[in-house]
This record gives sequence, C-alpha cells and structure tokens, in this order.
Amino acid sequence: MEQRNATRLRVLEHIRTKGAVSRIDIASALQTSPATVTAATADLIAAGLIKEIESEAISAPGKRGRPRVLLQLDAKSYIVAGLKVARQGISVILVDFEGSETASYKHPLEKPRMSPSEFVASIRSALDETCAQIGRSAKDLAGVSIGVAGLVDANRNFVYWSSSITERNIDFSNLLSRHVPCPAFMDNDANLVAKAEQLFGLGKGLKTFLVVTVEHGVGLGIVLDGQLYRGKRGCGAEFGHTKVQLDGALCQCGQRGCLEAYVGDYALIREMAVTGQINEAMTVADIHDRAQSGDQRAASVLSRAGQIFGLGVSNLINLFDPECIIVSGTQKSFEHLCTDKVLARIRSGVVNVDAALPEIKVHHWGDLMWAKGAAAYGIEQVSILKVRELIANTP
Amino acid sequence: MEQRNATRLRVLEHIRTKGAVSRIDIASALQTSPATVTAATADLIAAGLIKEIESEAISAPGKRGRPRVLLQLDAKSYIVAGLKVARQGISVILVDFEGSETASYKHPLEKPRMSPSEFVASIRSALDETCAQIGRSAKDLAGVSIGVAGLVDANRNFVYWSSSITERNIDFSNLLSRHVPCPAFMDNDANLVAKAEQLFGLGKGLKTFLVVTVEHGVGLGIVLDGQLYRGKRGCGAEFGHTKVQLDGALCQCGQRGCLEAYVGDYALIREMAVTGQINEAMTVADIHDRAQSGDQRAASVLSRAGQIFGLGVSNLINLFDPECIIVSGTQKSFEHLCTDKVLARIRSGVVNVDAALPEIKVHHWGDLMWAKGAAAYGIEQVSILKVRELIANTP
DNA sequence: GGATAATATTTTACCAGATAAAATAAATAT
DNA sequence: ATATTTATTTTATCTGGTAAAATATTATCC
Repeated sequence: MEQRNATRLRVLEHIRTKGAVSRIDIASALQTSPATVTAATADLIAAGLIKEIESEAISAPGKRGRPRVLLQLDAKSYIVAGLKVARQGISVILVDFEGSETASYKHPLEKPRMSPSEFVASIRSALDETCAQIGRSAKDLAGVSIGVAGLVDANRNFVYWSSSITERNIDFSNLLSRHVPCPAFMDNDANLVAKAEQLFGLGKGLKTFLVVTVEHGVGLGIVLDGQLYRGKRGCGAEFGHTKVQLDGALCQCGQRGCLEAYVGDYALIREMAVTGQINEAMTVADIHDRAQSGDQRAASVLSRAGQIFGLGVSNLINLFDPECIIVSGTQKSFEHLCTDKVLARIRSGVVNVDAALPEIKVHHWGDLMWAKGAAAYGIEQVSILKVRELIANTP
Repeated sequence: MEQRNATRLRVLEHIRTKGAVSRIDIASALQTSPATVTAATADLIAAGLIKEIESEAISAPGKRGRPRVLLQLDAKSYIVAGLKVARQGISVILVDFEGSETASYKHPLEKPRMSPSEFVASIRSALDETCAQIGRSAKDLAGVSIGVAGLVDANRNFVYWSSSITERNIDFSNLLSRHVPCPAFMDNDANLVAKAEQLFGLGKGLKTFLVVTVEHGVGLGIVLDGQLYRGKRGCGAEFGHTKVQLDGALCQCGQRGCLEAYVGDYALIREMAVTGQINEAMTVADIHDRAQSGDQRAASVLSRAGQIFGLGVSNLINLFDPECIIVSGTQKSFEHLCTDKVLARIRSGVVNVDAALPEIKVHHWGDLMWAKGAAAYGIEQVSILKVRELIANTP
C-alpha cells in the first residue's frame, strides 16, 4: 500500500509540475506503463485532486489517432491556508489547489513574542478573519501550514526555538489539533520558501537545488533528490549562522562571525549607524537609495555584504554541488547580492571544475513570499493526506 | 527485479554491519517477513556472499525452541583490491570479503603526476606486484577500487581533475576495462574513507554522518540516509576548499581563504617557515614535537589551525545537522584538531538547540587508511555486481 | 523417556501492485 | 465507408512479498 501511495503521489507531482499533461506522457516521463497511469489517475480524479480538461480535440492538426486527454490539477477542489508569523504580524494567504491566491490578510500582533497558547490563538483568529473574507470558515480548509523563523522539526510540529515564541522546545501537535479545525503543519520559513520554489517557482522540475532567502536574516532550504533535507534533529540548513569570520561581527543569535551578521538587514543598518547618518527607521531600501545617489559609505556597506554573501554561496556550491541555487526575497532590497561583483566572488570561491557552475537564479517575490511558501507546503501535505485517505477507503 | 535486488542488498548490508545475525533478527530489524529473509539469504548463500556459521547449538542456555542459525559474510569468497594513488606512491591492499587484510604493498612512483595511460599502467603493475605476494593474479580479483585526490564523478569513472594526473577531464572507463582484468571503480579518496567508516568503522549502522579526512589536504565524505552524497556533477563535498576568510591565505588550488590553506599539512609547514626555523623536510609530527617541548610559535601554529578547523566543522553541523562527525586521519598527526579548545570552538559556532550536539568521533587509522577506504568501496561495488548477476541468472 | 511447549525456519497459498498484450475508443486519411 | 493511427482501458499475467501452515530443533515437564 505504501508503494501504491508513492506511485499516486509521483503522478500527482508530475501533473503539478507540467501543468497539463496526457496519460501517455506521464507514463513515458515516469518510466511506467500506461495501465498504471490509468489506474493512478482514476484514483486521483476520484479524490478530487485532478481532473480532465474539458476542451476536447486538442489533437494536433494533421495528426491521426485518438487525441490525448490532458489532465490538470483540480484547482477548485481544496482551499489551503499558508501563514507566516513575523514580528510585525501574521501574513495569511488562502490559495486554491493550484496555488492561486483567493484571499490574503495581514493580522496585526500586539507583541512580537508570544506564549505557545497565545501563538496558536493568534493563528486561529488570523485564520478566521481571512476565511471570513470569502464567506468561509476555517473548517472548510483542507489544511493550514504555518511558517516561523527559528528551529523547527517539521515532522513532529516541534519548535526548538523561534523568535516569535517565548518558550523553547514546544510540541505544537496537541495545541494545533485542539484549536485549529483542520490539519495543521509547521516548518521553518526558509524550508517553506524552498517548497514554494519547488512546486510553483524556479525549482519546478529540479531534483537537487538550494534556496537562499534574504530578508531580516538569511535562510536556506535544501532540496536533495526532490526532498527537503532537514538533518537528523530537524535543524539543519542554518546557512545564516555559518561562520565566515573567526570571532567576527556579533549576530542576533549571540554568536560571532555568522554570515547573517554581515548580510542580514539589521547588519546593514548597524553598519550605517556607525557612520552616524542614521534616522529612526532606516531600511535597506533607504541604504540602496543613498548608494544610488552617490553615498560612498552606503555603497561600501552594500558591497561588503555582497562579498560576504558571495563567499557563503561559493561554500554552499563547494559542499552541495547543486543543480541550481535560487536566491529568493520579498522586495527589490537584495539587489546588492546579485551584482556581477558578487557573481565574480562566487566564481572565485568555487573549486574549479570544467563543468558549468550551477545556475544562480534570482526570484523577487512580492510581500507574500513567506505565506505563499507556507501554502505550498500545505498543498503538498494535503495531497499526501488525501491520497492516503483514498487508499485507506479502497477495499 | 530492481526491488528484489534492493532487498538482497539490504539483507547483505545488515549482515555486514551486525557481523553475525540470525534470519529472525534480520526480519525484525528490516521490518520484513521471515519468508522474505529465507528467500534472500538463500540467494546470497548461492552467490557465495554469505554463509551459515558452522558451530551448531548457539542456543542460549535455558532457552527452549529451535536455536537460531547465525549468518555471516563469507570472508573467503572474494578478494578485493583497494588502491590509493598519492604523490609518493601507490598503496595497495588486498582484503577478503569481510575487509580483513590479506596483503599490502607500496608501489613507488617515478613521478607524482602521470598521463592517463601511465596512470593506469602504474595501477596495473602495482596490482600485479601485490597479487604475486599471495600467489594470485589480478584476474582472481573480484574488483579493484582506486582512490585519487581530486574531483571525480564516481558513477562514470570520470576524473575532472586530480593532482596525480597531468590531464583534465578524463573518462577512465575504457582505459580501465582494457588494462585491468577485473571490474574497476574510481572515486575521490575522501568519499572512500567515508565508505570505510560506514562499512567497517565508526559509521557502522549510522544513516547520516560526515567523515572529515585530515592529512596533506582536508577532505569530506557525506553520507545521507546511508548513501554517499556526491552532488549533481559529482564534485560536491569540497570541504577543504570552503572559504573561511575573505581573500585569506593562498591555497594549493590557487584560490584564497580555503580552510585547507589554514589546516592542511602544507599550511602548517608554511607557517613554520615564516618563523625561520625550518629545515628541509619538516613534517607536522615535528611541529607537534616542538610544541610539546615548549616552542610557543609551534604551539600557536597548531592552535590556529585547530580554531579554523573548529569553525569549519561548526559550519558543517549548521548545514547538515548530521548524527555524527568522524574525523579520520592516518597518523597521530592531527591531535591538535581534537583538543578541548577545538571542541569549544565547534560548540561556540553551532546554532544553539536544546538537543545534544552531533557526536564527534576521532579515528586514528594506520598508514593504509586510504587504501582500506578504496577496498571498502570495492567490496560494496562487488556486492552489487554479484547480486545483480545472481538475479540475472535466476530464470 | 516420551509428551508438551517453545522458538526458528521453510513451504505453501495468496495478495498487492505493476505490466504486456489485447481490446476498445476516437480521431484522420483514403 | 473503410483503413490507419494513436490513446486509453481492460484483462490476463508476472513479480515480489507475506500470512499462515508445516516442519525442524531444542528445552522442560511429568
């Protein structure tokens, strides 16, 4: 049964990445027989996960034979919520099964750090508020996925530590099942963005790639052979806290020399503060503006961040040798990390092989990147759930 | 058939890690049925890979029931050669199927860098020489495995670059099959040591661990979920060339700031040279001696290497979150990398989680570490080959 | 010392899941 | 209308694993 499950999911996954594809093409792409695909797609249709495209006669002009029937995700079948908890508030997005947004909402938070029960209560009310927008209730959701900054063991909804939560080592399974009326999943926010790149973004169809997220901190999601790699204790991929300098700059985490302490938003603002030219709420966008209008010090702050970032990325390539590295961020605020000089730094740090460097792709998401990431993970988890149910009910 | 293959190999692998184990125990350990184990072990016995232990009645005293029959590797069934090509010469070891040494030999090399055909010819004569010691010929070997320093794509015996070879990007498949009269495999030397740790060493039974090799350079083998991770192009795990300092010390590879340029043998000797107190052929052991007899400068050279090494290891833990890190070397010449201060540095660089730090194990091998590593890989590849043959011949 | 119980392994009958081959469906070309 | 081509479904098998029954081998109990 586990085997069958996996086959169904593989077919579903392939339909998702291809968008619309015929049974024959699935069979040849997955190196399996048409009979198996017929069986699998029949099940997936029964579960409401996919559907046949109505518009008949897609037969290529001048091509004989029975035309292929295209299959695609059944977008309207399920609604999934993605949440990202940040200090300013909770971003929520509702998406259909294809990942298209149907509603979004920003829930304010009184305090950036909450107890576990406050945390779950906030999630619940953010969820209710958003569902109300489309005249639905949280009960109607097929799943909810929650992204938090910090160290999370996603397999057991266990949070070692998060900047949003006052207590350490909390198992959220019970709290969530009590207070959220649908299946709920948690993970580290960078992992979720990696999931989004894999399902909908620049990682579509790739097997082995890394997603680096840049914003306040620097995060990493590792996808190896199509799977998110999480490490033994569920707390790997802490790229932002790899050390780039012995006893270097002080980081938020309390340690010294972390990459994040040179590249994260707060690090840049801290540097600008040293120059004395800082006002209350300076942002990285402001630093960009200054640099562009000729401020040498601002330019130098950005440039050094880029060099350190490039060093870090070259280390990732040296260790993982991935197909591709995707740099993802919400705004245009990380342009300084994608310059030719940064690329040169990366190149000069990667061990020299006569094979092309892994492609480095840049993805500028909008504000909802993190929430969309959570939604992507939610869609994947719901798929797994539905397939499991389906087979459990097949006698 | 592929599935059956995998089952056979899983059983064989379990027998190897346990040493001697009964069918029942295999079944429960691998979560499979006794019937399957009976079938698998029958096949493995037919292939000469395992055998039943003769000594009957191992029944525990006072325990009723039919006693278990223990199974173990059939040590005498196959001979495998492991080779390590270094600048001083080629180390060869012949092992039985359990990995026990039956002969070893050090083949001198006139020149440290050879053309591909010279390279293969040297391997052949080193092999012949060693086999002669036990009155055998290279034809009698079940497989030969060759380790080289450099960038190797093991899946296709392709060497991007190696310090032992004058040309780049050589596909050795044809050369090897023409000049070596038995199946031959190549890989990066650090990967091979990781294989040895997995099959015979401190990684026995572990799923996810890293092996750091220290000697002239610094190497890394990555084992994830029981498999060697090699990256997309087959050239990942270049730990020695991850950068620990922006525009830092010059490395053999021509780049700056590589970890190896602070930790490798040549880096220490270079540092000592700066102090002016160097003779022709100083070794790391000499530096240790001096440090122990109170030479502050020698102590400081070793201490800095340790700190940089610790920084690198903490980065590995932050990225991979493995079960365990094994530091492997040939001599006692890396004691300075295993001190309490180094451990403290590692600890101070790993992101703080309330879960135990991955265990850090130190493995002092003898001189033949690299060759034994190659042999381990050879044994694994021969196992795969034999199982494949077996099933191909089962009608 | 034979009956009984306990435990390991093998055998047998069967099940699950994938597939080859045949059948069917749906189009174009003649 | 008929033949041809291609896609999908159905059916009969094949593969690999497993539950249950059978068998093997021991200890323990009268």
